[in-house]
Amino acid sequence: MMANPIIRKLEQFTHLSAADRAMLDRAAATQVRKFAPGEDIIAEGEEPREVNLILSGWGCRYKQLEDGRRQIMAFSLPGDLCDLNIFILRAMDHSVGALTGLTVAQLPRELFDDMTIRHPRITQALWWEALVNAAIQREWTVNIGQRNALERVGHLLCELFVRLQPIGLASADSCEFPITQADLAAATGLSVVHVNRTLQELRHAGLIVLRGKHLTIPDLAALMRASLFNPNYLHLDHIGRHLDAVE
Amino acid sequence: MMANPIIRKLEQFTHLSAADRAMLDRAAATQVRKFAPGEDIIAEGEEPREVNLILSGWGCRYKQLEDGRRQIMAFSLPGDLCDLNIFILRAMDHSVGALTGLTVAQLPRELFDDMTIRHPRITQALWWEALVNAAIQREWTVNIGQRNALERVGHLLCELFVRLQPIGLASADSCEFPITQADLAAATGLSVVHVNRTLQELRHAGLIVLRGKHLTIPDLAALMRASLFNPNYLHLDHIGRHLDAVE
DNA sequence: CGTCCCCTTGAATGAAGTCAATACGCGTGG
DNA sequence: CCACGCGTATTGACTTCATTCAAGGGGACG
Repeated sequence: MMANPIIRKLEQFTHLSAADRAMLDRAAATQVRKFAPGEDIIAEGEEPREVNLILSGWGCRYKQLEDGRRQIMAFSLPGDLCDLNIFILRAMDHSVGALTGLTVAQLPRELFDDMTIRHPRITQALWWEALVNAAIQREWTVNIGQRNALERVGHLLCELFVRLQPIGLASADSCEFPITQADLAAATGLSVVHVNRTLQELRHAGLIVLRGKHLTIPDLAALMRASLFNPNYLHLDHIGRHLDAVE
Repeated sequence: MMANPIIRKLEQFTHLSAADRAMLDRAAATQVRKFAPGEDIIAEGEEPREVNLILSGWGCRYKQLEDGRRQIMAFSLPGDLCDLNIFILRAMDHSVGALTGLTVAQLPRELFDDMTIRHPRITQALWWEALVNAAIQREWTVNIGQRNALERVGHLLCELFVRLQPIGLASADSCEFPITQADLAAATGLSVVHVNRTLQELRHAGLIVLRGKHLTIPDLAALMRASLFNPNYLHLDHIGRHLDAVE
């Protein structure tokens, strides 16, 4: 198995000690569950009892309106946590579902409490993660509100690609891309048909190669330019900035 | 002056002790600054040095794309905090600006650290606030991604109204509404012209009365229905749920 | 070899945007 | 007190981007 994705992810922000890493490895080994594509990890209205950590596969946060319209609000990639709110809020105001086959570690509350007390560096890295997630959510608002179809889809591809790299799921210019055009449509607020046409436009412009669940971005800088993508909101400029003094 | 809005706001979630309230009153009295409409409280790229607490007036978080397109990502109302990220992230990835005349208390870091240590109840209430803000941001994604113009504007009006009530800025069926149609357009991702037409549609349907910076919603339930508004994401069902056992 | 899901394509429709002119409201200063 | 000016709101005519509807194609899997 690949290196624990949450470790790779948090180490973007800080350098973890051996004890921190051991703790996270232990966490990732408890209560592993699998979900099939389309299954819900947790549904709107439910009260989560543990924190879910994605180990492999892609999931999403989504809401479904009464009349069936469906919006994906966030993609959950390996190393992502869901339901951090269980400590404070009561019921889920949205659902989390599996887009691909998914492996999830379900961390009991106590393990989390323990972590907060004994591993302040992890705690701070989780804060960083939460703030970055909020920033991503804001950027989605801009993306859907202001950008046209081409920019919107391009922007999303850039974001996913940049998020996949640090967790070891993307090479210099390509990655697995296991979701459907319907998923992209639900995430961008476009129709499936128009996402299809937009992808073709991106292909014909030479900005992407997307075939059979595999995405290549020959010139990331060009795609970023075409999509008005500015990675500042992912706050990746932090390595070694915090907590490094002490080991 | 009106009761400290942050106290009213946090007391939606928990009951604060006298000491907690005194602390928040002290905080709101330090370093008060005023901003004129259109001024930035803090701009994208800057590194905030203190936490801004809105005492009166309406502000917004926004991003401006290179080509001038502008998206408002959140409204900041009295009692709201900006820049909670200063402890972790480096630079602002968006701007916060004043939509009306604005009074802001600038809380130094130390005061915050002090609060975290000595007032756990406030700390937890601030966690709640942060999680609710994240939920609002997610709902905006749904709003802009899936709803049509009428639902979008209606939904936003519902949200603002429901947020204004607990801080004492709305009566049973009306509130001051000091922002322009251009602001509504920037928040909903619609054009000004279309917002104008949509407001008229809402008016003709008898769902709102909006004139001269004053909004009346004769039948909130009806507006909610028309806008597919479900208040669950504001997590207002918490009064007395937490930390109440101890005084 | 059939079925299901996903992708693709074309044609018609529609919601919202753009452009441009006009009207209103309010504060300032003559 | 009225005229001017500026920002905001309103209206109409036209355009456009994206949706909808509908049909066909391709690949994986039982």
